[in-house]
Amino acid sequence: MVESDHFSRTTFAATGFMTALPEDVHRRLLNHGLVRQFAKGELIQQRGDPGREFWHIRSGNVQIGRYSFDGKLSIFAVLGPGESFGEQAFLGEFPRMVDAIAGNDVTLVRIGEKELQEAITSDPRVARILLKTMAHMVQQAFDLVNAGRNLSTVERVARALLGLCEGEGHTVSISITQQELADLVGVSRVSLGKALGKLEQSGNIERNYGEIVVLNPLLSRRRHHSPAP
Amino acid sequence: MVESDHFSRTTFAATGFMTALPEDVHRRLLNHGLVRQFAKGELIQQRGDPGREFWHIRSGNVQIGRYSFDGKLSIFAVLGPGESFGEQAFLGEFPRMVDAIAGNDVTLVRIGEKELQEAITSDPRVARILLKTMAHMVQQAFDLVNAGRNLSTVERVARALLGLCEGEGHTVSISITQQELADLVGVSRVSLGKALGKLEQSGNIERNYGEIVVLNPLLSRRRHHSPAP
DNA sequence: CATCAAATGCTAAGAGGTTTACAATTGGTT
DNA sequence: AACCAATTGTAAACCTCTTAGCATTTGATG
Repeated sequence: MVESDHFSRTTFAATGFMTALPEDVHRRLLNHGLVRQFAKGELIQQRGDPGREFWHIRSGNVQIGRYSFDGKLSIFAVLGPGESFGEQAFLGEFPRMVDAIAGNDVTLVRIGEKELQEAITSDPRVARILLKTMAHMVQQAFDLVNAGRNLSTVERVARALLGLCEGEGHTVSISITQQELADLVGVSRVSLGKALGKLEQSGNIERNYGEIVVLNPLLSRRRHHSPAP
Repeated sequence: MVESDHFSRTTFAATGFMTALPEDVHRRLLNHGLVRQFAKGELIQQRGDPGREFWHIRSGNVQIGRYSFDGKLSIFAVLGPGESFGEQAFLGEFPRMVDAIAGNDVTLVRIGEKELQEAITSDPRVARILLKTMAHMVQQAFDLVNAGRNLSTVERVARALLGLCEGEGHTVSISITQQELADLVGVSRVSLGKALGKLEQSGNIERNYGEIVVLNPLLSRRRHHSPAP
């Protein structure tokens, strides 16, 4: 009955492995990195790409997901500053398995596969930390599958919102369109609208143009950990 | 447009990491292991357990999933001989996050956390292989989320069946009840029944008591890799 | 300030899944 | 052979989501 809440607070992806690294390794990786900017909406990496470098987010946020063949987007995670993505392709030795889109204007640090390989071989702790991070990702993915099967849309929307406001403050404003949130939750915009309506009526959120205000994230978060039987 | 199909053929979980290990490491782990039997339906590990050993399947199959608080079971994977489970808790340093149930009478080899830790530190290739395996698991989990959002029930049932007959032969008989398959796909038994009916009508399967016969797994598998636009 | 594209609110029709209930079948057991 | 529990087949009511369409609001731009 207890949900996984060990690591990251983002919607998914425990990709805080960079911050968990030993100081010197962390610095070395970032120092060798190339800083690069992407404009809102730009495609940072595409499914099928052979590339194996990975990215550290300095500012902005990045949507991780997949465009299906008919153009529909399914977002698995929204990553923020300090988090990283793209290690999977290197570690798994396969091409990119997800698309990454700039959620707004972002500044990234590009880290080459050689540097990561070096970090892994130079310090055994690095592999250990990576393994730990990946284990968390797998569990969060299970949570996601489970949520999709067992929770109502309203509950899933609530979860997604709580994941997006990183646990802070009494009132958090999230800058996101309803379409984006719908893609993240995995429902149509109409259904999302209804769900948001209910959450608003029960006093948990407020809807504005391109923005959603979450009123008591801490309270709601706690409530959601022990659902009524 | 290409699905992940690099590693395992089971419904999920690329947990073939044992077979990918160097010969000597593989043998050493299994030699130190304690052999143990479980009867059909027995609970091998339970969510929340603090244990950190892991299990190698010698014969039979094991269902990996979660019982929700209201008693519903959601199966994420069905693992078979040669595969393993339970490493996650050790690697992630958290309690068990899933339940494991004996799908039929199974023989397992129990491997202690010390042995695994030893294997990791003794040979750098082990960590590398683990990382690769975990990366594959994450991607398969994404596939699962994506399938739940974008595919019809019939398609998901077809996938699950193909995953269960490990790619072999012209005709594979799967020993599974409709309820179990429904738990695996994440739908009700009624919906599963309808889906099976359609698959039967189109000549892909035959339904028997406690068994489903998949007629041309190889053909269907290929067809499913390049869906029509 | 006028205009326009993006975003939101809303409705109605349709499809598909769930629940509940009950009948029919199967395979093992006494 | 008779019986029983497990499994499967089916039907109907109900509910939720999707699609498609259109009106309205908002914020930016010229």
